[in-house]
Amino acid sequence: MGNDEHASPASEAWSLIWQVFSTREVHGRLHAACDELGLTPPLAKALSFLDLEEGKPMRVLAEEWACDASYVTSVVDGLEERGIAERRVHPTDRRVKAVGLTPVGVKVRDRLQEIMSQPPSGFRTLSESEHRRLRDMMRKVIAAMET
Amino acid sequence: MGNDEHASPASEAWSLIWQVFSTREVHGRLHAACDELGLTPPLAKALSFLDLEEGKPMRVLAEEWACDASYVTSVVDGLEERGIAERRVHPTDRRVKAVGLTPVGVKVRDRLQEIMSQPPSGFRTLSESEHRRLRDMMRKVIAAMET
DNA sequence: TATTGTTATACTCTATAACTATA
DNA sequence: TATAGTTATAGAGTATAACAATA
Repeated sequence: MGNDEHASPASEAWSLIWQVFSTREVHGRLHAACDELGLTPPLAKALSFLDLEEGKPMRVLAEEWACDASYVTSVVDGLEERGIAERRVHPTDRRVKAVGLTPVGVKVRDRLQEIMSQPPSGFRTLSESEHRRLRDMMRKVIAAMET
Repeated sequence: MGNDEHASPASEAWSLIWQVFSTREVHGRLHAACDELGLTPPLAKALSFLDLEEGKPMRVLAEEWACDASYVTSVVDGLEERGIAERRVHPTDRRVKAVGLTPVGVKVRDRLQEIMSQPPSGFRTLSESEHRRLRDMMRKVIAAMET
C-alpha cells in the first residue's frame, strides 16, 4: 500500500477504500457491535443480509454468502438460539425452509446497521457536499453491481 | 441495507461502501488471488501489511493486526514456509525478530496488490473525473486516520 | 432420481496459558 | 523482574461427505 504507482485513479481509489477497511478503527467497531449485541462476526454478517422479514430459503443464503449449505445450517442455528431469526416451512415445498427475522431480530439488525453505518473518523475531513457526492457515486456503483 | 433512512449522507456513503465489500465479486477476487498465489486469506491480509523490506518486530505486527502474539507466530511461519518473508534478528536486542519480505515476497505482494486494486465492476459507471474525485477524497480520509 | 437441508467429521483460523530466552 | 517470541492446547469458523426427507 505504500508508494506504488497505480494504473489508474479508479484503482488507487479502490485500494484506498480497502485501506480504510484494514484500519483497527473499523475492525474495532465491528467487534464492539458484536459484543454489545451478543453476536459473533459471522452472525453479524449473516444478519445484515437478512433485511427482509419474508424469509429466504437456506439454499439461496448459501448462494448469496458463497458458502456451503452445512455452514448455513450452523449459522441459522446460532441466530435461532438468540431469537433473532426463525425457520419457516415453505407452503408448497416442504423440503425448503425459509429463514426470516423475528421482531427481536429486526431490532438487533437495525441497531447493528446504526453502529456500522457510522463513518470512520477520517470522513470528518470531507465537506458536506463531498459526502453527498461520495454517496451519489456509491449509489451508482452499487446499482451497477449484482448485490 | 435496504430501504433505511440514513442519518446523513456520510453514513449512507459508508454503508454503500460496505455493501460493495459484501458482494460475491469482491470476495471472489480475493479467493482467486489466493488460489493463484498459493496463499490463504489471512496470509494475504498479512502480506499486504508487509510492504516494507526492512522488517517489523512481531510484537508490532500483533499490534497492527490487533491479534494475539501467538497468532503472529503461526502466520509468519506460513509466510516463511512459502519463502515470502523471513525473520531477522535485531542487531542490539536479540529477543526481537524483525519480519521482512524476501525478493520473492516482494513479487508476490506486488501481484496481490495488482489483483486486489482492480476496482469492482460497478466503478465503470463513474466517469474519469469522478474516479479522480473519489481518489482525492479517499486520500484525504486515509491521511486523517491512523493506519 | 434429484433436491433441500442436517449430521458427523475434519481442517483452518485464532486466542489463552504456560514456557524459553534475552534483557 | 519484565519483555519478545514460541509451544501446547483449546475453541471458533468453515468445508466435505454421507445421510434423511421430500419432490
